Parts: sequence; C-alpha cells; structure tokens
Amino acid sequence: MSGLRERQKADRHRRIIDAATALFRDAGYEGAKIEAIAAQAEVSIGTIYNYYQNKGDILGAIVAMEVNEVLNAGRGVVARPPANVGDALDTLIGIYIEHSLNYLSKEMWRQAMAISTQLPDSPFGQAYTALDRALTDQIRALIARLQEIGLVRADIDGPAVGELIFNNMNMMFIEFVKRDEAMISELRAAIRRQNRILVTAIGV
Amino acid sequence: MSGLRERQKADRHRRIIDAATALFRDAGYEGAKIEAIAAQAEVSIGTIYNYYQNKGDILGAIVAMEVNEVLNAGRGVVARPPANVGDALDTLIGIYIEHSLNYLSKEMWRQAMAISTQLPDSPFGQAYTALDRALTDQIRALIARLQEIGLVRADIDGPAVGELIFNNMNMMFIEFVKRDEAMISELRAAIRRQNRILVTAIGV
DNA sequence: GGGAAAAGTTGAACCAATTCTAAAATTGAG
DNA sequence: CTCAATTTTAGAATTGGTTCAACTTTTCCC
Repeated sequence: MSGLRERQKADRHRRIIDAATALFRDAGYEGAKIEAIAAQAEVSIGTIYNYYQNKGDILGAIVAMEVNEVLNAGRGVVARPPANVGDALDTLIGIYIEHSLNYLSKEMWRQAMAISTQLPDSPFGQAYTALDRALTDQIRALIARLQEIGLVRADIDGPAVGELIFNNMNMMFIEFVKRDEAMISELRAAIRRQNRILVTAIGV
Repeated sequence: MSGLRERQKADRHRRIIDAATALFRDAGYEGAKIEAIAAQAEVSIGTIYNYYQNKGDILGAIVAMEVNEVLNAGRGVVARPPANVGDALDTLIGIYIEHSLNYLSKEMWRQAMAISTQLPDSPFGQAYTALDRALTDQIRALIARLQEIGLVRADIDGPAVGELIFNNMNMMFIEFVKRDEAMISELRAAIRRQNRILVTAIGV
C-alpha cells in the first residue's frame, strides 16, 4: 500500500503543515496568505485545497496535534493522581494550560476557536468538538479515579462535575487567549480559586 | 443637539440595523451581502462603512440590544429571588436562555461569538466581552443577594462561584448554538444538573 | 512496454468584503 | 444668505480565499 502516490501524498501533507505552521507563527493567521503557504510548501494553491477544504482546516490539523499531545500527557495524571482532590485537578489542568502555547500562539488559538464555532459542521469544527469532548472525558476519568480511590464521595454526579470543571476551564482559557497580556500563572490561580469551591463540595 | 443631521444619522443607523436584522435572518450572516443590506437600508455601501467598521460590527449592534434586554429582565430576579438557591439560579439562567433566540438565530450567535474571539480588540469584540462581564456580574449579584437573605453561606467565595456558574452556562450555550437540533429544554436541564452540585455546596 | 483510466495538480478566474476617490449634498455659523 | 466644513454617495480598485476546467502523473492491466 506504500506506492509512490502514497508517499507523495504524505510528503505534501507534511510540507503544507510545516509551511503553514511557520507562516502562521511569523505572519499570524490572517497574514499567512494561502499563496504564500503554497509557495513555501512548493505546491500549487489548488493542491492545498485538494488536501484541506479551507484555510481553517489547515490550522485545525495543527491544533489537533497539539491537543492530542496534551491528552497524552494527561493520561499519566489520571493513572496515578496526586493524593488530594485539589492537587489532582490542578495537576491535570496545569498540564493542559502549560502545554497550550507550545506550538500555537494566542492568535492561532483565537482563530481556531472562532472557526470551530463559526463552522461547527466543517471537518475542523467537528474535530475540534471531538477534542473538547476528549478533554472533558479525561477530566471525568480523573474524577472517577478519585472516587475509586475514595478521595471523592461516591454519591457525587461525576460526569456533571467533570463537565462543569472543563467548561469553566475552557471559558477561562478563551478569555486568556483573548487578552495578549494575560499570564498563565494568573489563569491557573483563578481556576484554582474556582475549583476550590467544587473541591470542598465533592471531597470526602 | 437634535438637529436634522442628528436625526438623519439616527435614522440611517436604524435603517441599517433593520435591514441587516432581516437579511441575517433570511439569508444567514454570510448570505447577507453588504450590497444587499445597503440596498435595503437605502444607503450606499460607503455609508455603511462610515457607520460600522465592518460587517461584524453590524451584527454586534444587534447582539448588544438582545443582551441588554436580557440583563434588564434579569434585574427583577436579583431584586426578588425565589426562596431557594436552586430555583433562584434556574430562574435567572432561564431568563437568559429563553430570551436568547428572540432576535438572534443560532447562526447569528455563532457568528457573533466567533467574531468576538477572533477580533477581541475590535469595537464589537470589546463590547461583547463587556456584555459577558455584565452577565457574570448579575449572577454574582444574585449570589450576594442570596447570601444577604441567608440562603447561601456567608463564608462562600461569591465572585468565584458566580464566575464558575456563568462560565459553565456560557460554554453550554456555545455548544447549544453549535448544534442546530439542540433544544432549549435539554440545555436548561443539563445546566440544572450541573448547578445542583454547586447548590448543595453553597446552600446553608 | 504500451496505453487507457484514475487520481492529482495547476493557476487563472471568480466573488465578496473592504478601501479609496472625487464629486455632490447638507448643515450651521456668521 | 453664503460659504466652509462635514457627510454621503457611487463606483472603481484592491485583496485574498475559493472554485474549476484543462493538463500531468501515476497506476494497472494486458
């Protein structure tokens, strides 16, 4: 199955993503013209649209890589969580937030979020929703784990708590990327303060 | 100060907003061409750009009207809240949600939200952030009121709870407008379920 | 190894938002 | 009433994402 055509296809995908990543960073999302991405990737404009439905989908591919990395890093925390509820949540959320600006600038996040609400049915829109869902599920898994260990009361509505925590974190993150001068440390502190209320409510 | 020019200006503003509201509804945001809005409002394209920086700002003006109406309706609840925490929150949030589709379609909300994250520093972006903040403050005011009445424990971090409730509601609302088939009743039920956890945590 | 079908590539053309320009209209101060 | 300042207007020019019909390349089968 690994004919010439397959290899060329994979290669073009990679070249487009590499070119787009560099240009999005340098010139911003709007500033990165499709023409420039095409030129840098050494393909034609038409080819880009053969691989991605629109400009947003290119960004989408980059975002998906970032989020998947974060999900991976989170698995470790779910498997062996810190021995108290507040720290467990803070550690998991910390991983999400601290990794968030590794590959994506705030401007790229803003664009990605905007596109995902603007075109929820586009490939990217659906993928983004799935990623949010995966993060929610990971937080829910952590809550479930803490219930097993006996750190969280068994009679708590775990899925609802998980979604509540994710929604709050996500909204705080949205506001964070909207303000260029906002700092990660402040974001984490604010979320910790909010979660404190939940922690006392659900802790055994 | 109410010369002819002032009145004409106000009139043109109104005509543009009316035309845009109708066309956004009929043709969707993307489908409503500036040219068509200009024609229906009986002004030139240039005039529209003289009144609003861009297409998004026109939508922004409509959103602001809607949200201000909702804020107004919410004041009554804060002044005389239902006599238990869960109902109080549910009533206020119910007002927000039930009014939300009066003037704005889901598609218009999607566009408005997208633009506000995409261009947080545009007039509309800043206005939208201010509206979110006003809603947050109203929820906080309700919590404070409930603390006065003695329905919510005095040692609770009111501002943090208020923000947590708003963020969760807002995120749920975003997901709601992203799915055309999602229903208001389901949205409210889901939020109630999430808030139940907080209610037990903060109730006296 | 040849040739037809399938798959992929290309860039010029299209479309709609936005900007720009110069002319026409309206206002308010004196 | 008159004129300078401000606004509005129409429409041409610009811009950049997206589409499409013609052309290449790859594959596959004999």
